[in-house]
Amino acid sequence: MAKRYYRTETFKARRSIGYLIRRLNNLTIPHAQARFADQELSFTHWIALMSLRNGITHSCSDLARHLGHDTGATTRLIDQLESRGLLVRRRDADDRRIVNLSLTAAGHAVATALMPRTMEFWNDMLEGFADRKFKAPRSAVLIRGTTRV
Amino acid sequence: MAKRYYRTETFKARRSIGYLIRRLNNLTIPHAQARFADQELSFTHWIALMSLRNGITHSCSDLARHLGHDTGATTRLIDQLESRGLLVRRRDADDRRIVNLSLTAAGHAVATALMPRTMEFWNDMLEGFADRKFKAPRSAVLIRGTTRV
DNA sequence: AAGCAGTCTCTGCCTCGGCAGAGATCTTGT
DNA sequence: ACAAGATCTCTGCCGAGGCAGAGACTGCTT
Repeated sequence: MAKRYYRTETFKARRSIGYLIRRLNNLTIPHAQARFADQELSFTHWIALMSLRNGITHSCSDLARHLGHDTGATTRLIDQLESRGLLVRRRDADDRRIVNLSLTAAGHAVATALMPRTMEFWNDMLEGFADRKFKAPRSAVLIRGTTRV
Repeated sequence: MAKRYYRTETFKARRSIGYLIRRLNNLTIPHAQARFADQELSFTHWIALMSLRNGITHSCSDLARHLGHDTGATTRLIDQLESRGLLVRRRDADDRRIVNLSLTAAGHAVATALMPRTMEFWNDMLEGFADRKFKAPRSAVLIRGTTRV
């Protein structure tokens, strides 16, 4: 039998975990993407390259699971990276349904070169927290530089 | 001078806050949307109705800020709700740039009727946590019922 | 051996949301 | 009074990602 953390009578949207998750996303991911705006690659592209670089993923469906996308979208993502010469597709010899992905030297170089951007981004984001020793206010500012909740 | 929580030499993607935020989103929001699949309204539609119902927002730009969307997308969202007869637009008398939004009786009823769905959803999601007294594993299962990381 | 279910990749179609520009209106400064 | 800037809404255009279906392949069952 389920606990009832939320009830319709007492529900306050802005205190709910759903609202906070959504907000957390809205306040971070777009900023991260913005740091890639001058690049011919998107933030998502970079994540894909990194997961290949680190051996976390090896195929299209792997990557789809990792990114939380469907395989159709992922196929197209891989198309873009392949056409830029950052990775190569190679049909698996043992299981011929699978297309193995591997970074080219260029892909490896790009992935590595863009790492500092993301490090800086998250360090900037988290900067305000340590100063306040994680004494987060109830539901107010989650991330530095936000407007009012 | 910024603290350096993350460094390129030690960065582990799956331990990073960015990865976890993204994952938290991917594992919750789509499930919430699924609970509205049988409805002629989307989860986002419902959130818009609720924020009007509770007086959190009153105009298009209000709503855009609340949802974290741009005003263009929000205009179209409002179009859809208006054409379904769930809200009405009325030009503000004092500031004629503004279009005030207000729920119709039908809109109010729909918003209220759909509340239990969302309550149940979050209660279901959180159920596993209390059992474990919030002893979350390092980076593994964040939400009940997920596949492996 | 043959069928059947499951997996993997790819494609076409569609919706959602971001971006940029336009027109109307308000506010502020001179 | 008037210009300049800001704000609000709306539109057209575009890319990203979800969904459904197809074709190729694997592995299990009978």
